[in-house]
Amino acid sequence: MHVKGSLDGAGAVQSTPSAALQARDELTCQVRDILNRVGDKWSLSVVNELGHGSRRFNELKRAVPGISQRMLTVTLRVLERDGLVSRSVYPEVPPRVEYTLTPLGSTLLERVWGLIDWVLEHHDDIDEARGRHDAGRAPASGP
Amino acid sequence: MHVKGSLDGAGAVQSTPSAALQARDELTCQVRDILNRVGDKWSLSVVNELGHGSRRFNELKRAVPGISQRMLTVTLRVLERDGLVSRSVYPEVPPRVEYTLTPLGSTLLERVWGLIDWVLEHHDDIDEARGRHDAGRAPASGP
DNA sequence: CAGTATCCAAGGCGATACTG
DNA sequence: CAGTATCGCCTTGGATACTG
Repeated sequence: MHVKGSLDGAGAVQSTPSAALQARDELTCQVRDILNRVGDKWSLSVVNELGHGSRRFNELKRAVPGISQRMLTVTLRVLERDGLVSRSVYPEVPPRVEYTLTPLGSTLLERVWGLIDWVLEHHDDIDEARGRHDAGRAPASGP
Repeated sequence: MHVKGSLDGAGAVQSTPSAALQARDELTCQVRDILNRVGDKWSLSVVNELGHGSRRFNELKRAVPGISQRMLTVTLRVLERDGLVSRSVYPEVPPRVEYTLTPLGSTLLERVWGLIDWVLEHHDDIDEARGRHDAGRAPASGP
């Protein structure tokens, strides 16, 4: 079910214009909120890795090259807070902690794949556009 | 066409493992790059507004409450560089500049709507999860 | 009208060191 | 193993002033 115009309140309730505007702003914030969650430097890599099954802390650290211990912790805490990832502690020694994608997290990952498909289909176009722009707007047919 | 495992190189070429890892990292970067583009503070609002037709600079500024002149300029320049938005200058006085979503930008907006739908469907779940987390992990049935 | 230039504050993130 | 704590750089973005 698509709700194409919803971001600016088209098709929304017919109360005062300011109420419609406020609803738009709220929705915009929610959407941007989620986009930032999934668009920040590490969440996507972590969620994607967890998309293949449960992982321990250091497994994730190895699977996501370049991530710092601090950022892995922070990223996992945020994902856990939002209910996208669950954390299970097994009180053994040495301690074992497993992170797992929740059903909610899986549904989000599904949607993100839609964007991944788009990137695969169009990142050539973007590269080309950037090249043209950076080269001083030379048209495609130019010298 | 979905390519679910592609972010970590599953189903990719069977060269050296390091080559597969490198390809994974590259794809991850590209995807995160696009997600950041669309997930930053203002791009989504601007793109969505342009989804309804061409707009002039100050029309956009009014249509996106709270955006500063600087950030509108920066956002539009980045979107233009990526070929998602086109800029047309009409050398009149007073000067007139129109911004329009390109076909490429429209296809991206389509995919973003997929995420918007997800947000509409699940932001209650996220709010609930946050509430539980912030309240000290009280279970759903507990007092 | 449609920008550009400059300054400044807040937050993101990496590096490093320490702990149960 | 699985973190927490602290420091400090760098980027992001708002406010303000100036321009063609």
